[in-house]
Amino acid sequence: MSNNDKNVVGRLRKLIGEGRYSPGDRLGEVAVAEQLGVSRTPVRLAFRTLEQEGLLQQAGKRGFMVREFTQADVHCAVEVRGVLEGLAARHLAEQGLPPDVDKELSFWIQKGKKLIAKGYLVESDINQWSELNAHFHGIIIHSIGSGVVADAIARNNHLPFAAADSIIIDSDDLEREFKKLQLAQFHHELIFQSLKRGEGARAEMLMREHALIGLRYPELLADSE
Amino acid sequence: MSNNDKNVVGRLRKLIGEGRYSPGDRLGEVAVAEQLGVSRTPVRLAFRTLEQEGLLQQAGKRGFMVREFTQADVHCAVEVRGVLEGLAARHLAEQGLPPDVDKELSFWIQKGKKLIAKGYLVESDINQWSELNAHFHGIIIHSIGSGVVADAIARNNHLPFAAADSIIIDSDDLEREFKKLQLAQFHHELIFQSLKRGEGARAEMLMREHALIGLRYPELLADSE
DNA sequence: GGCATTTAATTTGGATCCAATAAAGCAATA
DNA sequence: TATTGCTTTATTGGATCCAAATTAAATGCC
Repeated sequence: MSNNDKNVVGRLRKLIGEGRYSPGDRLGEVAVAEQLGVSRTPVRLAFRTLEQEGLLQQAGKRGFMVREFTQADVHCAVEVRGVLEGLAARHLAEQGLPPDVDKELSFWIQKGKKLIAKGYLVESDINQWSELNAHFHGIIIHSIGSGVVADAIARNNHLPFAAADSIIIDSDDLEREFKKLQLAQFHHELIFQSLKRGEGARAEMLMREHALIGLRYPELLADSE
Repeated sequence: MSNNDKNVVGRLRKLIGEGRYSPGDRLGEVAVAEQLGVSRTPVRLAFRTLEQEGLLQQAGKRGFMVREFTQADVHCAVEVRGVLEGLAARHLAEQGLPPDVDKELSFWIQKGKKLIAKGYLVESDINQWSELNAHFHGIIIHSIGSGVVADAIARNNHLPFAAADSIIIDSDDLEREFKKLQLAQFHHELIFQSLKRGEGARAEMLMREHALIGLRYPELLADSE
């Protein structure tokens, strides 16, 4: 909530995400507090937040440890995002796309179209895609009447590998990444089309499939070379 | 984590659930601490947990307030549980029902069958149903390879109206409740059947429909009298 | 009399202190 | 030598203190 507090949570999240603390590592309050240069109090608060987020778990009867994630966990987290974003998309399609939402989505679709149009990818495109992708997904999940779904997605996204922009991993092989983004962009356009036409079931299924793009597509795209 | 800490979270959850603190109420740390007879520290820790759970939200730049939930929020929370439990059911069907899980589910199905068999409901049946229902759902979501889905469901269930056993509301009209539980039991049996047969899509859809039982069924059951 | 600026009070965040509890180490006995 | 019980140590939880920040109030100026 305060700057420092949020920073402690954020910094720990980053450190865990970077693998600075390995899974199974016991995190002592004093040790972490010293490493971060703060007192125990903000660390204790942060630990509770991170426990709720699922990054830490109780280590026996005392203290916390970095949670270990299996490949199955990664897969499930991506699918969880898929069904939740699918739910949001279906709702939006069923209740009808408001004009302003239509306009906003259209804007980011166009941005994506331009990005892909030139037929290849440069380093700086990655951030641009990340931005437009976040906007596209964010608009959809925030345009339904309730924040509950968006909250559930946000909580799931705390798992670093589950977030929507974890599509981009391999910034070395920009050629394969281009194919992936080309498909992702087309997914966006299909979803947008179904939203406009009120095709709830189709929007849901497309969104669910779209979530798998970082998970199931790389092998196929590699084969097709 | 500690007794007292957990108690503070639990007690606050209960107080909020009971409407003891109204939506929009600002919760001051000192005030709550005095009311609960503890110091500010455990209250501060609890606030962070409850914020993550979605029961509290930041009030301006200072403090927390009880979050307000609209009817749309309630509906969405139930649907979120539906899609998540549906995901779990599909996974379980797709990966095949292990013998021990089959046995356990069968046991609780039988319990439900007996409960319904006598054709009416008595007060004490409610707790029994609550128990077997919790077991049935718990087994399914914990039998897939990963805890991520179960965690997401657990977090969603922190919203008091979203939990799976919020089916029972009206313990006065036991007749209508009986009809509801009769249907719920049949849902369970259908889901069990589809799980055993590996019918993933069907299991998923049945589970999603099953989640709506507390939401969409009462009006129809009232009409059919 | 209204608005703005400064001041006071309330509240939260961070640090530290003390107590309770769990883990680890050590010793003694079987 | 192994196991059990006790003592010591480390770590966490709760309370309190102090500082910082935000909100409310009051006073002064236009």
